[in-house]
Amino acid sequence: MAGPTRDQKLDTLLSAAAKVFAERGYHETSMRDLARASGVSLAGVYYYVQSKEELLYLIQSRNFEAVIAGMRAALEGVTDPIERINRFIDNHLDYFVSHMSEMKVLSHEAGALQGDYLQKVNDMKREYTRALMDVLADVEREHGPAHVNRRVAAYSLFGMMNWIYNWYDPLGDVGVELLSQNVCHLFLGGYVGLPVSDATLPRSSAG
Amino acid sequence: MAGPTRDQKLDTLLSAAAKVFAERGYHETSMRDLARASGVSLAGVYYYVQSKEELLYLIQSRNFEAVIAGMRAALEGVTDPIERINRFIDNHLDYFVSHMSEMKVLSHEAGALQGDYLQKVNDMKREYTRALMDVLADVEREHGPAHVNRRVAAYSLFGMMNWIYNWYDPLGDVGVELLSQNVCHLFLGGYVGLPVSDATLPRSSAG
DNA sequence: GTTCCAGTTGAACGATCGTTCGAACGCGTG
DNA sequence: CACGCGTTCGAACGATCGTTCAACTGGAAC
Repeated sequence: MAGPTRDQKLDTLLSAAAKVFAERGYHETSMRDLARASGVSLAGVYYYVQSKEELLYLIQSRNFEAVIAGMRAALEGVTDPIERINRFIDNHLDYFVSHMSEMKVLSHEAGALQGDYLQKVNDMKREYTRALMDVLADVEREHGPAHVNRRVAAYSLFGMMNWIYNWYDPLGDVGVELLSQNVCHLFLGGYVGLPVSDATLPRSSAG
Repeated sequence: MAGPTRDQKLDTLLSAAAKVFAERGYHETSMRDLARASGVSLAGVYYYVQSKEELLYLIQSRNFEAVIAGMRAALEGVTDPIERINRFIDNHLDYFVSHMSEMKVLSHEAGALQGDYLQKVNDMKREYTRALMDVLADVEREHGPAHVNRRVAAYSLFGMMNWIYNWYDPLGDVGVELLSQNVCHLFLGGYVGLPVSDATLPRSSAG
């Protein structure tokens, strides 16, 4: 059997780097730390990556792309605005919880990138934010004017969801399903003002 | 008239440091940057502060103390749980918006401290979180069981509020009052399930 | 005038940083 | 065996980091 592909080794490196970046922070982590964590020499890291910043960029962009792709798939064919929001939140939190290190790096090290790297990630951020704002506009079109400014609502939701790396323990007594249900309740209850019943939260685990 | 007190010069140093830390990040900022920003020599900084980490600790602890003190004062004598939550959120956002740099440093550089410094800030964090959880328990005692897990609700609210340094512009078209009102609406509407009317949001600017 | 001390400084310390480079490796192909 | 090539490495580069220290200032106290 053949050894690991070059792409596979890069993935391994990115995964190890994400874990160390998440624990110690991007700037506190040295390339020597990454070499040690991924089992190659210091110079060996530079065979797969041009710079430390590219390493951070690859972690951020690849995972952000995955989040956006998952969001598009989750929303495809779904017309009910409330259900679209549910799916948006579901997709975000599911991916976040199952890729904690990478998503913490994406959320927390946003300001560490510069130049083209920063711009490309910011473009994705704009696209993703726009997608949420569009769904919120749909909700308002169907359920009347919201009680909360749309932009404030959008960033508050992002705040709720992206803050979880500060407290959430995937192995704790709060499962991902409960977390996602609660965030949906919290956001929809406050945004559309509806006492969101379980019936309006048709979740995969429901029934 | 006498020149500035030693404490005043320390305050100036802390203020300048908070601004630079907020813009560039704690680890990306060098002591030489801080010296330049505060108008003293590199060695001069060390006359007021023992280390770079103590500088960060002083910024975090002093402002956190102020937030907690403001919270205590805002809640004093107020018995209605909904109103207590309103005041909790008000105090947090008011202080956050009017001390953006310091609060970004407090929120974003939480993991940069170590040892005793870290423990002391974590103690404050625990106390502050406990205070919010107690108010949430009061709400549930008065308005029946909540629709959302209390711990998830608490950290979601912190997420909403602490995330604002990523997007909120104090000089933009969304004022602090609107921001605070919206966050109250968003949180209370989702947590207690009430269609929170303006009447139940007795704000200082109301009337 | 002399002493004293809080305040400030330039210059230097050792350590560590991201990155580079030439050499060596393992291995399939002639 | 010899060759080429993708992969890995030890060693070193210059730069920058946080911190220290002896020396200097200027004004109050005697």
